Amino acid sequence: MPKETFFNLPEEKRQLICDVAIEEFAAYAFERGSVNRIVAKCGIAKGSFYQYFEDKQDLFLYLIRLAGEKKLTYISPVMVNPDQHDFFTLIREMYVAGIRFANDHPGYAEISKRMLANKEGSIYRKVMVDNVPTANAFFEGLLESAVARGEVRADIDIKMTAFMIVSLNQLAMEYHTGQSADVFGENMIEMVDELLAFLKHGIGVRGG
Amino acid sequence: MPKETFFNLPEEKRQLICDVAIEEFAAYAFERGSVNRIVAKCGIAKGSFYQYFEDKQDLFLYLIRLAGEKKLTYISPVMVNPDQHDFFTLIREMYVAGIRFANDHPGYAEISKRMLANKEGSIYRKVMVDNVPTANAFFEGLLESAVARGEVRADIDIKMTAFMIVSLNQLAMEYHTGQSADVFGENMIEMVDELLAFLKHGIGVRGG
DNA sequence: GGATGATGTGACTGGGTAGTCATGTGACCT
DNA sequence: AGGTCACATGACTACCCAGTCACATCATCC
Repeated sequence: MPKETFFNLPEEKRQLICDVAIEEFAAYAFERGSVNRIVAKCGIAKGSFYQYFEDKQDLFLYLIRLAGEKKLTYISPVMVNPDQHDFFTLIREMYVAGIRFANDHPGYAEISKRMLANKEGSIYRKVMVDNVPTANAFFEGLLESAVARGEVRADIDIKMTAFMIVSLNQLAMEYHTGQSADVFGENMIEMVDELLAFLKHGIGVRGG
Repeated sequence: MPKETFFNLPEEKRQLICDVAIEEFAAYAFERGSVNRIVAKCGIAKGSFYQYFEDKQDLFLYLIRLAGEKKLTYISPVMVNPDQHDFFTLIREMYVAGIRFANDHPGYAEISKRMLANKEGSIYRKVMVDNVPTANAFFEGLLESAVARGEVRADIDIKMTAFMIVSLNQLAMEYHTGQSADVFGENMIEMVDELLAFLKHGIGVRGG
């Protein structure tokens, strides 16, 4: 967490620091992102930086936290009545909400993406330790309900499936950005539907 | 490619360098792996290193190349008569061959895994540029045959599915190493079967 | 106006890195 | 013996970084 000093700053300055930092980490990812460059771009002294934040990681984790909170505002509305919808439509809505978030906040989306893309990085674990158990528990709950309602096969490995659902989303994003350079847009929704068909039916022929 | 000097070295010394380098990159990945440490462990001078290799990347790419060649010896036998087997058994055999490779050559497996785990790294792209088109083309071919034979749904997106098949393998590895710390072993095969069921049927109930 | 405490500053430290280069060594050939 | 060529060496360069610290500035309150 940033120090009190940071929160005492005028909002304008705080925002500037966040904006510049997001730009930096979006361009270079955490490991290669440079505090020197950030303070230079902000026009503040390096010493000041270390009066706002414990260290580089402190700043980054704060930004990731903000990103998470922002993303949650997109996803929560979908999840208000999870039992009113079919499991697969629910997952679809979640994926779509994620895309809308990335559309509206490309900076946050980018730093999150790059953080997730480097599983080697020191930061990856730290973020995952906090978030993965929560996310997994959530999806495991959804899956259990879905199994109970007969929407999902009862013989699946719930833990593994939850892991797959979380990972497939990111995988799809990667595939998309690898294939077409176009931003998150219309044909991304098409891909989500393709992905859901895959999730639901697999690729084998029916009755095979 | 290493310089001629390297290949003129007595095999013993070459092997030592490779072994030490694999150990280094297995422990620290490419980006954080240190030439200083490698030469120290080998007991050779730093200048010598640069008479064997253009640079750190040169060494690493050479090791990755060796890893690829070794792995191919596990996979090729499976693929001699691709049309004699069902598509899903073929994929299964490939996954299993990959596990056997990792079992027999944990060092190579580890440096490959860590290289793939850091999509941010400078090295990732360089390796992928060479290998991905080949791998994708290969799987796309397999998928087309499978569709023609009626083993796989005709309405899938072939490119995306090829991408998924390649990625899912790695994802499964990650899940496995995340769940149980045990090495590649028996229950890894079980997981492959789980994965294949997922690939074939999805998780939706039949006729849903 | 003087004191106090919070905030701003940037030169500096210590550490690590990849890669270089002038010099040394030793084997083999003439 | 002298020359040549391949290989060996490690101190050195140039770079970049995160984080520190002694000092300056400024506002607020007494």
